[in-house]
Amino acid sequence: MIAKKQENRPLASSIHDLARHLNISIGTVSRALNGRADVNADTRQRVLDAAKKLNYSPNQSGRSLRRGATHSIAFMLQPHPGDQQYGEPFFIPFLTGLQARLAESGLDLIVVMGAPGDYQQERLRRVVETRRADAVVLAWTRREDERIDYLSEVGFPFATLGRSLSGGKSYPSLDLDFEKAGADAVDRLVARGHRRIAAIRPSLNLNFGYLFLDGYCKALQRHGIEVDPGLIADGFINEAGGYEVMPQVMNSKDPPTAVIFNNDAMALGGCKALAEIGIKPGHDIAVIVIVDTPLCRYFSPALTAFRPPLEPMGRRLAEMLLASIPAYAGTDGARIIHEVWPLELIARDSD
Amino acid sequence: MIAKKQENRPLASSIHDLARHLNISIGTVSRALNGRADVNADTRQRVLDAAKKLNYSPNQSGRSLRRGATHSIAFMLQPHPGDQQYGEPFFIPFLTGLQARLAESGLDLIVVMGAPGDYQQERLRRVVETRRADAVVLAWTRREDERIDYLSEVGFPFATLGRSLSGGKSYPSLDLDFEKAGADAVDRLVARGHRRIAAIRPSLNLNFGYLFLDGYCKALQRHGIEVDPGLIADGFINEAGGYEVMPQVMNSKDPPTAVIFNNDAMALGGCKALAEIGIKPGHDIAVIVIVDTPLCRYFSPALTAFRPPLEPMGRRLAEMLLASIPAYAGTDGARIIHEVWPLELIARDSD
DNA sequence: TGTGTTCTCGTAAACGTTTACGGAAAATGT
DNA sequence: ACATTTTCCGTAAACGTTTACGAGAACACA
Repeated sequence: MIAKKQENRPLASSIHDLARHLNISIGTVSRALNGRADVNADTRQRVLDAAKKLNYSPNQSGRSLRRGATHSIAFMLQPHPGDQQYGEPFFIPFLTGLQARLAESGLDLIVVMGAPGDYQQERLRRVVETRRADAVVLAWTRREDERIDYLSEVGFPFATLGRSLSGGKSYPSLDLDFEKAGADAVDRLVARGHRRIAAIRPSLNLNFGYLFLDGYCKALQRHGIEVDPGLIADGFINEAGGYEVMPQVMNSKDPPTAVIFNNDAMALGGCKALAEIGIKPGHDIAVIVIVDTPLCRYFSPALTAFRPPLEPMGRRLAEMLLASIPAYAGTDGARIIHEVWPLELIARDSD
Repeated sequence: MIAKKQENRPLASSIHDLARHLNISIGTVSRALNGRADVNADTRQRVLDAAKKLNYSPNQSGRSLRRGATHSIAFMLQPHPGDQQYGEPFFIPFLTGLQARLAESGLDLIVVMGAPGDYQQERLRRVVETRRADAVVLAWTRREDERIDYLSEVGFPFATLGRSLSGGKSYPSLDLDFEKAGADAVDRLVARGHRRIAAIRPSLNLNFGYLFLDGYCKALQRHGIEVDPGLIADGFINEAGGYEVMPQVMNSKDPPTAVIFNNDAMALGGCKALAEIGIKPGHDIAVIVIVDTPLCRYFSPALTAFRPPLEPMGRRLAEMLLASIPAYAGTDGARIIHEVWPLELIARDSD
């Protein structure tokens, strides 16, 4: 009954309003606004002034329709499966960087969320087919990733946070150096006298789990330590998963004196399981986690972890995505860039 | 050089393709697709089949342009000021609920991020004026909120997470009962023998800070305890703010034996300051925080806190927003709903 | 003066939809 | 058989842009 006032004032004026106000044609107004050459410097100025005065800003739908581009980029955010109450703090700083860079180029960021757990394939199709965005950004890439297959098959522009075996090298990607982090963690633990080092990583076929394990195994072998399958375990990528899988390696005949977690949530669950059998991280066992979150810092004991520069990564991936799209790239055409960034170790009390 | 394949296959077919394929007019196709009455049941079926076969989905820009509605809702997400590395886990489950409900009505959720710290007024104008969304959702409402003033002045539909003095009762809002939480915290502490209870809340004029303080003061008076201004302090809403402001109340001539924090990040900073002067939460001083996050649970000692049902809140606010917009509400017209939800106390080890 | 060039602008079509309008065909009523 | 209603569908305009095309005016050059 109340909210009828939508129409009480024209929120935005159209290009027609400007034309009428200035007594010129809409074509000229559009050209002036878009900075084309074939318009008199004086009339351009008058158009610009009128636009400011009448508070004009172009209708995105009209523009998108005509140009065939939406001027927005979609990020597919998938909430942590199994964690209803509190989700994924990881991506916020990344998104901050992403949107900051996109905004500089006049692009909007659309965050498309899926229900926790579903693999967002349909949602992705919807974004692509309804032309909601000009490109998408994917995260949490799988080793074989059907989203990547789909996008490269239909030729829709995209970039990924994380590598994948799918889709070849045809799209920009930015990833962290999980191999090196895995190796560094092993090096550090070995230097501190550990020989029995467990590795706990997420199931599903999240690609970073493989990369991490590679680095872990290679480093072990470099130190002349045999890889013991009994010390490697996969679990669901949340606290419960870490809790369930921890006993598995602790019950091996020759238990580990150190453990590397490939995920913070799993580390928390693992530590809970350890506490229940009276084993204290940083005292009875060394713990390192590969991707740091605030949780690691505030946990007791504070967990030694590798920290990613998330905000710069967001900026950079946006940059790379833009460079890969001909319409957005400068005159130099499209470039496909791949980068792998190092992780920085933050030494704390758990190892 | 590569990424030229954008055009190798028409990603989506238009309504014209369907019409040509079926040898009927586009008008009929559109009517069939939109479920209008004046189309033969048989032809409708043929249109639907063809749509599925040709993988048709409507172009959003065209539809928006014609209908004057974008079918998307914008959420203005403002990263926590001062916290670059890790942002705002608080909103993720809220967003999950929000988007889930919107998706049920066929609406998209656009998350618009601002740079940390800026008050997003321009960004809001841009969203409104370029017609990127049909409505917006605001969070972290201020006591007097210029965003709300702006939106209600121009008559743009919106809803808020949190109350405000601005804008009257003309928009839907969903808030937590911070007054009751403040009072409950005091009751609990008094029952445990405390009489000197400090309150630390964010500066800026975030409205929940006022509500909390109201509840705190009233409860104190109810117990016959005089409110001591020396035990109340405002700080910047992040860890550093809590760290800086904590000594202020501890140095009062009659220091507190308990402290209530109105924000988790500030609580963390406050506890750090306490640790540095050898005071241990849960042992030497009681600590309660009003809004729980995962950080409270993993902190040592685990912090007693009030937990909001964020995901249901997101769903509900979406529902309320939809009901307030005539175009989306059912036949019953627009209703403006206001709700205040209780916070649940999670007793842990810090009090 | 005549010809060619450059500036500037108006006209109109197009992007993909939705929908008001009217008309032909079919169904119904007398 | 005729009048009336109903059913179904095509036509065309509209939403707000952008842009190809062409035309008129001004200018330069011989």
